Amino acid sequence: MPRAASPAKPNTSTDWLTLDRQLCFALYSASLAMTKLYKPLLEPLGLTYPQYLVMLVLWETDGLMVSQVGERLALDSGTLTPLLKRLEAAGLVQRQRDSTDERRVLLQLTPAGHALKAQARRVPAAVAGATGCELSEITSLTAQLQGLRQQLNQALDSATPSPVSNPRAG
Amino acid sequence: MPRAASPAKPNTSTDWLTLDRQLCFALYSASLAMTKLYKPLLEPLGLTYPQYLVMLVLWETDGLMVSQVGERLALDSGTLTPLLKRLEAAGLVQRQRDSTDERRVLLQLTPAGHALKAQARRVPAAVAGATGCELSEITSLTAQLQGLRQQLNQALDSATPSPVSNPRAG
DNA sequence: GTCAAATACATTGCACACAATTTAATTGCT
DNA sequence: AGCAATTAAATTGTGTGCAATGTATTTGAC
Repeated sequence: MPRAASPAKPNTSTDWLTLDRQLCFALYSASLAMTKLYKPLLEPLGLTYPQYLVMLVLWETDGLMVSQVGERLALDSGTLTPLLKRLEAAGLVQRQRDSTDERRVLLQLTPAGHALKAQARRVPAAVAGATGCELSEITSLTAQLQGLRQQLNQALDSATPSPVSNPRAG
Repeated sequence: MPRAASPAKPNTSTDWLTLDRQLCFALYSASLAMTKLYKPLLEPLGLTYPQYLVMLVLWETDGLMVSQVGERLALDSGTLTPLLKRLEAAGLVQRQRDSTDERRVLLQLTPAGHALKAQARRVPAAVAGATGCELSEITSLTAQLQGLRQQLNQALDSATPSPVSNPRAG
């Protein structure tokens, strides 16, 4: 399994086009490493990492629409539709059209889906242990990253304004 | 489009299986948001985000082997081989077998590949602006994430020891 | 020198991500 | 009621990520 080489010596030059100066790469590689850490922890549950995120959402609030899960995770139907079909095939989730609005697909945990939560309870502690961080550090870093995500989403919103967000545009 | 769900209220319960308490999800979603931010910035350069990372490596050190780029980015040949073929097809990189060791494929920037660096110089500042962070905050967060990545890689190493790393094992 | 092990890369198969498009259902305006 | 605009999912196509396997080359123990 490939491993990112250690960061080079502190770079104080004026060249900003270096890998180790990029916040984006630090994020990207830490996120991929995190996913690899989860893999053996989720394998006994029969879940991939994105599937685990969907289950986290449904364990918090059952009966959501596909688009509501997508909002929560910032994933679109192109990603979620096949993923949810796999969760359904695994017997963890039931997908059915909302009879009051046939456009919607409602997601309900099956008994097996509910039961899996008990198996998942040991996962967060195992991950926390692997980070080698105090709980307070994890909480702090999580909050920083949530703030960064909000900032980035704001920048993305202003770069791609919604069609009705500008009252002067027709 | 439905509005993005607000981050949940600070959770002080004992249930750790909630999305907003997961460092992994904060990382994951911030990383995906970052990739989306880069997309319009890299489109004029004709690069995807992972392709940009490969170019950053080669702009720093030209003439590397595929496996050296893989080490630096923590990506394997299954990811890099097709990606590098696309960079070659785009005329940015040349791939050729090392005549002194025919197993190796050496990567050389073409003149167009070198020239693209000039176009890329404006990218980091645009990204920094979108984060809404001071440079010092970006540097600090980057360092924290590099540290986290190292911790995670250490945990992954000890979970999957190399066949020769443990002298007691057969 | 020989041949098993290791190395470097390529290939295959699966699962995301996401843009763009399509389909079906509902809403809103008149 | 009629019909365009909107909404919710699904579909299609491209590009990653990565495990597992395959292939060619080189190294190393003997």
